[in-house]
Amino acid sequence: MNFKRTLVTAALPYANGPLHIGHIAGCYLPADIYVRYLRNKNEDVIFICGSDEHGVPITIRAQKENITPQEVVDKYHEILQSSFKGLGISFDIYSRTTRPVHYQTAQDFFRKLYEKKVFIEKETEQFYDPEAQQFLADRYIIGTCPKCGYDKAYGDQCEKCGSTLSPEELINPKSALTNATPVKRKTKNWYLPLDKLQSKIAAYIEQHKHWKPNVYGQCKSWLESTGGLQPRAMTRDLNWGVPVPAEIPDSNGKVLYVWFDAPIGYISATKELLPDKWETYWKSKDTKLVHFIGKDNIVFHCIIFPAMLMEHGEYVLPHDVPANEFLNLEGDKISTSRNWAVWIDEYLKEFPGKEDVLRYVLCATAPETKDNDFTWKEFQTRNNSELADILGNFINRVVVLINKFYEGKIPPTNDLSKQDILIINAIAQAPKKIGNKIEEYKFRDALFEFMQLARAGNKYLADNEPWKKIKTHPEQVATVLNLSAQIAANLAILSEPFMPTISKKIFHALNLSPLKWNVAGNITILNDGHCIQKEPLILFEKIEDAVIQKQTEKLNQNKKQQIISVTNVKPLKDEITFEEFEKCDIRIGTVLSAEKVPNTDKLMKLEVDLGFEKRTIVSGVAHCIAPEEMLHKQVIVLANLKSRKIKGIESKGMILYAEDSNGKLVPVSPVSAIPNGSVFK
RNA sequence: GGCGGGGUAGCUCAGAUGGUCAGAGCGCAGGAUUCAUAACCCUGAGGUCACGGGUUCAAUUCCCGUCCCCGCUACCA
Repeated sequence: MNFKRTLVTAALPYANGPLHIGHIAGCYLPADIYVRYLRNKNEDVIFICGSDEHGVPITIRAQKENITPQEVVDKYHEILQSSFKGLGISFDIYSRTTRPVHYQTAQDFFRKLYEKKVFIEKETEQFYDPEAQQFLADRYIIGTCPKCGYDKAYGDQCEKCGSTLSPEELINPKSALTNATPVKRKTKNWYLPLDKLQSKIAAYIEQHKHWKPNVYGQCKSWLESTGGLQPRAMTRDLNWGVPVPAEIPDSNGKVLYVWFDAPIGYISATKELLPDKWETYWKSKDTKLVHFIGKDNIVFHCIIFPAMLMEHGEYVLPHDVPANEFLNLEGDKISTSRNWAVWIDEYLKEFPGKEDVLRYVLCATAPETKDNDFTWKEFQTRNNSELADILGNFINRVVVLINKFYEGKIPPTNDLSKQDILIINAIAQAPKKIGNKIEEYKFRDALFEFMQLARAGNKYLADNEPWKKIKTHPEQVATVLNLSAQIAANLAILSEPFMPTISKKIFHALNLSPLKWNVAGNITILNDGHCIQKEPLILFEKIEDAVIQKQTEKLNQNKKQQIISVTNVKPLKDEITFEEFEKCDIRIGTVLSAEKVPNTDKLMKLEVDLGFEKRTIVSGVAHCIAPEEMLHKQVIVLANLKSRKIKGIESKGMILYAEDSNGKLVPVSPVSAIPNGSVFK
């Protein structure tokens, strides 16, 4: 199929928190590179995004912060928008799902499906808060977890043990709104009968075997899961969201399910952007619709949204859904609640003018085929030894050499050597190589190909040594520096999708106004005698260790704070006297050996040197710490505790550990080494 | 538990319908050089391609099993 235009969407970020590097690497940066490339080629493309502002988590946040849901989304919409802008994510429109145009579009969509009798109506029993007079989302029901006994588990999940729950399972459920005991009440909702649509959806998926393995595999998994697709409610009993159209009977108090309304946000944003032309993009068969998302959104974009579009009947279906995997941070999952993240708004403040460095690093480490890890150390290395040493240095060399030997004027080329021809070929092929990779959504490879041209430039200079030959072979040097300058001009064009600000800077150094992709590949971009800027250009500054250290410290600080704040502090025990404390004989010892006690989960047998004697002590820590980790550590031992047989082993004393609210144990050690047997006082 | 993705050099990742498929970048070591942001350029070390079976003339690549990591399992990219 020959497409005439491309409609690119990036997942609507949820407006209850700021953006972090994971969002960018997973979805927005690849989308932006793709779009910038197409624009650069003068293709017809629009880039759509906006804030997703409905759904239960926003109402919960509002309640927590004691503000209205609208105030929550206003606040985060602002933050999201400015973070995107700061990073140069070039949406044609960044809308939001609380706008009237969206309400109308989403309702029209629903109405159409309703009128076409696509939905099935189903009555179910839901928990209802009689005091607040409203139905309760699973999250709004709190009770005791049947699995771990935690008394503040939510209706959908227990945050302590991580189990997935349903509200029915909770012991002694209460409403989070009023603390009333919820009652079951019947309610009617509209369901999308995915079961009936299964074969249609399967046929659609089968037409898209070219999707990335993770995406295609995930879809197959859904389709082939036991029982196949299930009907899914498209409405909710809630007061925050797009109301179900009022003329539909029993619609009172019901809103559209966020995952029904959010993807329609793509359509309404397009409408807002192009009130007269939006249908060309959404309703022509020759539109290529591409959704950039993270892997957690695959099912919605590959199954549910296409099903909605199919049943509606007027819209194009997604052509590709290049979903990325997840980005980790310093070896750990990025987590908003644990504050384990690099926040974009903070980055932009702390690294002013370095938005392209982050773009480069996130593109180079994007989790395209599997989860990947972002580390500050790598950020530094990529900046220093790739951007600064290879790209920045090359541009700088060219500018300096041309100023030094030719007063800043591009010298003419003369007879071409073999090497000249090779580099000309490299230049000619670069746009195609990079472009092909971008079109295949292989952005890491595309970026690598881009850097290859800068590498080739450095090598070309090193091999030809113009600084030496200027005296002996001036005509050769003229050719070399002309071609080197042409490489720089090509780099200016080719860098634009990845690093738009840097691209502008290179153009400026060469005294060129920005040029389009179709000019790239040429060696006649800069005319003979063209004047470039006089002052040498430092494109990238090196990033010092101290800067990186500050960032990692900040992260660890967050982690520590989080640990402290998350801990449910146990109530203080009754007061004791000093004399009572003195009864405890607490000593320092060193672990000589440690091994797991066979056939137990938790028990570890340790040999501890207390200075005056060696003891065998059994600790219940094997589920938290590996025996090797205990080896040779100094520990604190309650030495005069009555001995006790545990699993047939005589345990003499007790090693002291700190325990957090999750039951994780951490051994406690003296801050600096001290002889074994030392006493506590 | 079910399903999906992945386990390849110190690190981050490519790769193949089975036979030059054992690769790149970074890091490291040595060399060369000075136009350049102590940069660039050259050379080199390093991996029984998670583990165990099987199919085959041949498997890291196909099949089966095991282990480990990640995700989804119905509202955090």
